[in-house]
Amino acid sequence: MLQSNSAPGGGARTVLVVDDHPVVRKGVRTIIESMERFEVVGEAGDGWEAIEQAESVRPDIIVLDLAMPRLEGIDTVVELKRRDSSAEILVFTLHQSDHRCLQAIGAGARAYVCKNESDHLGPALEAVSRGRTYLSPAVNEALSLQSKEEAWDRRALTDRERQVVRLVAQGHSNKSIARLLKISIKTTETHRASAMRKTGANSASALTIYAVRNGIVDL
Amino acid sequence: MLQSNSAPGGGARTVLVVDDHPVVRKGVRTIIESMERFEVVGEAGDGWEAIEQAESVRPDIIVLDLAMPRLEGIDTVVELKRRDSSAEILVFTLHQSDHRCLQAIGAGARAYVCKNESDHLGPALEAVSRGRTYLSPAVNEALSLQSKEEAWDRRALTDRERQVVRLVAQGHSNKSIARLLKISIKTTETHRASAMRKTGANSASALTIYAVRNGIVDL
DNA sequence: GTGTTTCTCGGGGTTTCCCCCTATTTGCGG
DNA sequence: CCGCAAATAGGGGGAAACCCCGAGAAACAC
Repeated sequence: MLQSNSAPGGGARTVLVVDDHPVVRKGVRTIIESMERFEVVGEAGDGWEAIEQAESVRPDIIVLDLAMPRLEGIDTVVELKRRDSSAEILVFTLHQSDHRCLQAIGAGARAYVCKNESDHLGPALEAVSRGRTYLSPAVNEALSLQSKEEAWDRRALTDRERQVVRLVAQGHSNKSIARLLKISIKTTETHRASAMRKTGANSASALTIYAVRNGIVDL
Repeated sequence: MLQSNSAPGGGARTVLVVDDHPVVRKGVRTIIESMERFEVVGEAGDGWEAIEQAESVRPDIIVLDLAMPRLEGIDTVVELKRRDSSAEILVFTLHQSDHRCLQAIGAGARAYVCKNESDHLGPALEAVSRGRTYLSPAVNEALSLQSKEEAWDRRALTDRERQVVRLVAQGHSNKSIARLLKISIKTTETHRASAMRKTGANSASALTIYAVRNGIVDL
């Protein structure tokens, strides 16, 4: 592991801010500059820039967005770790999903803060600078709820479920679907219900959006 | 039209910053505060807060995000105009789509700037404060490809109907929509029914597909 | 003025959805 | 053979959607 360029004891911790939106970098910079113990030493607009900056300015901490052009966040974390970067990584993103968070932590990130909870950016920086981890409340909650016993819900849809979802997304009622697939309404409801459980959808509209997003139906 | 609270000639133009992410508000605030002619007089985290703030502090300009909880951006523009707000509206958003831009301009916004072109925020503010319109390059390009009138024929639905359809397509129930728009469930049902009659949809899913196809919601 | 549209809200009813159970048959793999 | 997952089917009940009907207020056009 390579040595950081700031004094380990009392000096200000150096921070690299990575986000493809300049306005967000500006906001993060403003927040960090209001904290005495931290100093912004660089900015980057995508993953590759972040890696270049990390190797040249050697920050203590990298505040990293996930959605970025050219090289996206998780991949950036992986690449940084592959290059033995000494920087602690704080993911700061829109995504409030446990999936992304688990990926980030799994890749080696120390903290995960949602952008709509940016008042947790300071505490997260403090935690990370002390080598601890930090998850913002929304993610923490999502994780504790999901990662319990939801192995079942995480699996992909079965063929039949996908078939039913497709017909739902095309505007068919359960009755219509049952007639089309030559099965009973109850069976249709069962498939529909398990698909909704698996996808997290709680209405026909949500299921339709899922279907469109995942290419089950075309527009 | 109501009178603004700043001198028309030389005084600083007052700005309300609306975004559900505090860090973005911070960034926008920092940018605006570096400009002499403008002053941030308030912040809001969603559409309803924006409307409340707009009616209490009466800003000259509102910098408005589109993706927000409770009441989303276009609907906020519609609601502000419905209440005869005198504020000029500058939409500042992630969405680089011509659909959304046309909707925003159609609803009464003066400017449309993408967040990844935040260096255009200053020029846009200048333009808006002079009563002119401003589109950031990415959107301008997308728009020039399609004729405005052509896309403008989506007039089948009324503003209120489109609002309801958008929320339906986002998976909301009638009860939820009624709460969000502060109207009764019966009224929600009426709008929903007339939208379904106009579009030929006969279910929530069909309405959702219509909404996605016609750019009323993004994926 | 009158008429039209839009937005608002209700009554009363039918249908569908959504969710909680259980259960059987089939088939695949340890 | 046994265990598990998938597909099939149902009972029951509450919630929500959907479909008729009417109707008042406000805005706007003619």
